[in-house]
Amino acid sequence: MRKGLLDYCILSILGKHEAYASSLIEELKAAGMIVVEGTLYPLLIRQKNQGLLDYRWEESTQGPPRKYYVLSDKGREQLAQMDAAWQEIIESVNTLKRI
Amino acid sequence: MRKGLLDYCILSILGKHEAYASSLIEELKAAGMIVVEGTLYPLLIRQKNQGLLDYRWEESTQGPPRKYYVLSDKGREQLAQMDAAWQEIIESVNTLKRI
DNA sequence: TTAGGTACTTTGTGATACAAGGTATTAGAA
DNA sequence: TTCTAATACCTTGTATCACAAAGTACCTAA
Repeated sequence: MRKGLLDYCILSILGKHEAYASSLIEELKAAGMIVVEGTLYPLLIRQKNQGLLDYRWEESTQGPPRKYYVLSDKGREQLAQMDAAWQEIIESVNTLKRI
Repeated sequence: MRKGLLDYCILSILGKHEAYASSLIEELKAAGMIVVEGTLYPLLIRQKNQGLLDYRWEESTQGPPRKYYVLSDKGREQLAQMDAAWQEIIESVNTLKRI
């Protein structure tokens, strides 16, 4: 049921701090959202191609280098719009439940 | 972003009163959810095939007969589970926003 | 008897999420 | 040195979902 919400969740996390794929998965899992690698990597690439994200490589002390993603200005705009859209969806469901 | 939420919305409406496709579209639109016929009909057929819905034909005074859908017992169980899942999703997003 | 409105259905397409498998880097053990 | 385990990134194939568009059928009224 959480289909389509992942984009919003990723932007929300990156709106607070930069992160690399594995750390995003950990954070999502901690919040109760299960995501797998095969879902996340293409998603990040899509958002990058849409200009919502930038990234930089950073050496790690525990393995291969990490690709840290950060929100672009366009990504911030998109996140703001999605915040509003999310509230509207909640409101729509509430309305349906009320009628 | 509301992808995957439609199933829940349909069950929610039918949990309150029976309805036929066109009336469901009207009710969803009134709540702020846009859905088109080509989406709704296959969805209703799927839910029917899963045993979540039953239907009965009813004559109309203004055109062809209508297919009124009603929630089955299994559909009520499913709706209850989805109510819980929906709350968890909202909670997950809130958690992500908070961290 | 035909035109317009209402209602149900199907087909083709694009997008998303997942499962499964693959590539590459690093550190530490054999 | 070489091998293994851990970490991290990426790709491919498949199923599902939503939409656009076109199609079928019924009913009433002109």
